Amino acid sequence: MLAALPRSQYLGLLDGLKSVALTFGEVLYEPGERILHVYFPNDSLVSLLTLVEGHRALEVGMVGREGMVGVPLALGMDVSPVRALVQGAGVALRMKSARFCEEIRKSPQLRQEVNRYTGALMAQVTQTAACNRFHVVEARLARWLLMTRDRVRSDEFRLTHEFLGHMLGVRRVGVTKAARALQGRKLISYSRGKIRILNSKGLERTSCTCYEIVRDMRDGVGK
Amino acid sequence: MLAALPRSQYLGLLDGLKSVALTFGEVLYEPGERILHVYFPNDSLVSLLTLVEGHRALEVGMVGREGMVGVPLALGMDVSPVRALVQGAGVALRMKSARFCEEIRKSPQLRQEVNRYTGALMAQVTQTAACNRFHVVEARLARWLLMTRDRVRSDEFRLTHEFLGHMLGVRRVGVTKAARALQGRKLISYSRGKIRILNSKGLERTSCTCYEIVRDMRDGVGK
DNA sequence: GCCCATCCGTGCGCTGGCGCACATACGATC
DNA sequence: GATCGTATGTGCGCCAGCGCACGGATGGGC
Repeated sequence: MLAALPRSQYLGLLDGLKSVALTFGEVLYEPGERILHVYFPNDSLVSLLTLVEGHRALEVGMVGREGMVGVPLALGMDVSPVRALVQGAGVALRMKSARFCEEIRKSPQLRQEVNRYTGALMAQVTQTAACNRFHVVEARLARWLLMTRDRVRSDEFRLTHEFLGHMLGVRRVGVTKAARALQGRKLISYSRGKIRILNSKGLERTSCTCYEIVRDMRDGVGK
Repeated sequence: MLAALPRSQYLGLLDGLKSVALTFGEVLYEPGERILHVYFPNDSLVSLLTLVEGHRALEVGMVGREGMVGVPLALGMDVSPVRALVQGAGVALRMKSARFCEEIRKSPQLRQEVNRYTGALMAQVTQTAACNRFHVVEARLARWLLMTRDRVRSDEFRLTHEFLGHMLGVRRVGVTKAARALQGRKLISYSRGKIRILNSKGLERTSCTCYEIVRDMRDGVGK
């Protein structure tokens, strides 16, 4: 995301940015907690989850290098409404909240980039909401795998059915059943937490159109 | 929402604002269409709906006098990702998109107000997403009625079960069943499109906690 | 005072997902 | 290479919501 800024702007930010390693399962924010830093994922991947008591988590957004974690801060809120969970380990650039707020005041270009991303994220959340309401687990799982692949740029990643259940808001067993169906059609293969996409075209056909809609929104909004 | 601005700012906006009557069922935006105006509801009420082909509409947000319709514009998007449907007839102040973009550049206070509301809306959408996924129709209906009441400031309003189905993303019959249950417990009464809330405390107990969460978020964010 | 459009009530069979519980299978570790 | 924790497979009864279809009621208009 920062790459979209004019070079001079980017250089000005550099001394406020610290490169940090995000590890799988790390929680960057909990709902209701103050936001201390914002993150610009490089090759890492962060999930935004809502928590409703008595239910498992539900993913409402996914942030990779195209975006940032901590959008609410740019909107003048200092607490996060969601849990931000590192779902793909990797590197991110981190900035202190105060510094970020200052930069955003000083730089209209940064402001604009953040705004554009906020809009895209909002649209993603909206689409995901409808998807979670209407589509069956198998289609949603397919969509989720494709979205993840797009962001980590790899056909293989490590996640258990249990974990996926918390993304899709369903039971582990529901994931197992859907995953088995996909495996049966040779679209994916998996074993003990390692998932590999075998046939992404086929997956796209199985997934709901939400996949393309979200992808095109993001691309439309300029990287 | 505009009322939160300093008086001088507000006066500066006045000549760009036109008071318009919104009629029930009027569509302000369709998904993918250009946003021509933004609206600041006064006593009117606007629903934001996602459309997924093959399914009925699903409400993701509700805008009353506390907010505005057309947030994406402030984020640099000129098309709406949602349908904006007038759900409660009444008056709103309207401004042309170009003028709004200009004003927002000129006035940091307006910018800030809009940002704050954007954050609140985002949180609302997020919460609604989880609610729509996890909670049963009866609880969601209760929540919806309460939220509507808070915005129109009246215990009675006109809407059919069919219409409510499109808000909650369920069949008309599903609404009928839930509404009947609520009526049986003397929480509401209704007949031919006229709904009246009889016992709002009781409704709150039936509704999911999402109601309070969304309400408190909004109040927390000033106004 | 009748008619008709609209709104509401009910029934039926079906399916996806739920909670719960237990059976297998792999792999790291000692 | 036996052990144990974690990951995956399967089964069962249950229920909310679905699509479809039709019957009943109410009120506005002529």
